[in-house]
Amino acid sequence: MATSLVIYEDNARLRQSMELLLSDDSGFKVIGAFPDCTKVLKQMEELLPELVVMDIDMPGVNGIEGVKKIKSEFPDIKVVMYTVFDDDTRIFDCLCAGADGYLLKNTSPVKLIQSLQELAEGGAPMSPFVAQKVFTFFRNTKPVEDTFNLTPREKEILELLVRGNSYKMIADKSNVSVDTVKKHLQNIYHKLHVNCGTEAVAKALQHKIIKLD
Amino acid sequence: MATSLVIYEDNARLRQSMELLLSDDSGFKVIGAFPDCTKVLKQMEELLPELVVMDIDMPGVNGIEGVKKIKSEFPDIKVVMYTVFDDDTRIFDCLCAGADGYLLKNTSPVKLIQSLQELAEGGAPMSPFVAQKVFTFFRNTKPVEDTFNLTPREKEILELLVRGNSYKMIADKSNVSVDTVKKHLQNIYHKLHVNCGTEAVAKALQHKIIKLD
DNA sequence: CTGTCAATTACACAATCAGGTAATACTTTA
DNA sequence: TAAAGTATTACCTGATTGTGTAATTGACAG
Repeated sequence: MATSLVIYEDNARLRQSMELLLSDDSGFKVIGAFPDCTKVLKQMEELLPELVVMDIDMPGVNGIEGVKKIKSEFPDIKVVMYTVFDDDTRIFDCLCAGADGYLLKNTSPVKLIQSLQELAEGGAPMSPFVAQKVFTFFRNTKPVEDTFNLTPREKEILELLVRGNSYKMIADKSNVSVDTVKKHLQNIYHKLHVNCGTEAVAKALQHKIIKLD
Repeated sequence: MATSLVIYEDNARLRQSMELLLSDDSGFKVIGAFPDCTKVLKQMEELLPELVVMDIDMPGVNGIEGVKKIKSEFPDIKVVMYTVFDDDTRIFDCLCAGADGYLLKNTSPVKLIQSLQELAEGGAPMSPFVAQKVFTFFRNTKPVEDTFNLTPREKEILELLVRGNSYKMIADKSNVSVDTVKKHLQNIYHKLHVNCGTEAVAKALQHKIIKLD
């Protein structure tokens, strides 16, 4: 039995060629194809497809919002993104929104069909480039970050700064004078190659020298 | 020219059959095969392979430690895990350790070769089941989009602050007076429930109101 | 059409921050 | 033992930041 499928794609020509591609003996049956997500929930309710192929850039309600809506109401419908966008932000937004796969539009028709099969079988197809991004993401979550040669004391002071303390408050909590704090921060700023507190905080968090939770 | 490759696998039979599989016309050349990672760095230094296939469960130094060592010294060597383990902990530990791919041992020989090719081309091959785990991971770590009701203009100003600009610099870049910037930041501080710039930066980054990259 | 909200500017005052310079003391390392 | 690095304090000066109050404009919603 063919796997039922709905397409969201604002480019009419592409939408039609996809319908064509997936109408042969591909094992799929396109039961709906729409140019945007404005009525996505209503459409899902009526059609109840097994799979959804979702573009991102669409007028009105875009694909990221679309997948959020689908997943919140119909978590069992598998949604794969199909888009030209390969930037970190969009990729990770889609993953967080609940997408089950992420394919770039340079995917060959054969690969596309393979990927949809994989999706139907419970897999999570993604283009190699996307997979790479995902792996890189993890690599960066636990890197033994270079500490910029901050001394333990300096880290302590920096953490207090990051947590929103003024020089005076840091001095109190560290049991030293405000001038000492000032000196430490001056050294810290040099080591981080910044020249004010806000920059230091940004850098400390960005490079995970200090972790907040 | 064949892609050079080293195998770490403690099961002698499997190790040999892999060598066999990858010695034909597969486009690969096995230049080393070892039962554990105890001398991994020395071996990498001598052989300098393009790819490494790494088992996890090995006596002495295991595969996770192995990939960490390789990646810290030779970040350009591509390492793919090849294991029976499909539990979250091991998968994510390997990703964080810097693995470039994660294949389960139920992968067919054909798929294995395909995956190694993908790896050599800079991709990040993983078994469908692993891909699924990864996607699920993101779904569960959905960041709560709390924008604290900042207006677009306020976000703009805040971003400039996060990027280390002083009031004066922000004023220039936004084409407004310093006083306006001051006023905006005052409003921003109230909305974020903070009372100084460093705190605002910390909060903005922590809550991903502003993203740096 | 009227009120609310965003964006804007201005001024004044107090607090805080950042830079430079200098000195002391205590470890650790060469 | 001497040199290097860390931690500490102090003082001075100018720049920056944060708060309060007040007023104007334009846009948008009811």
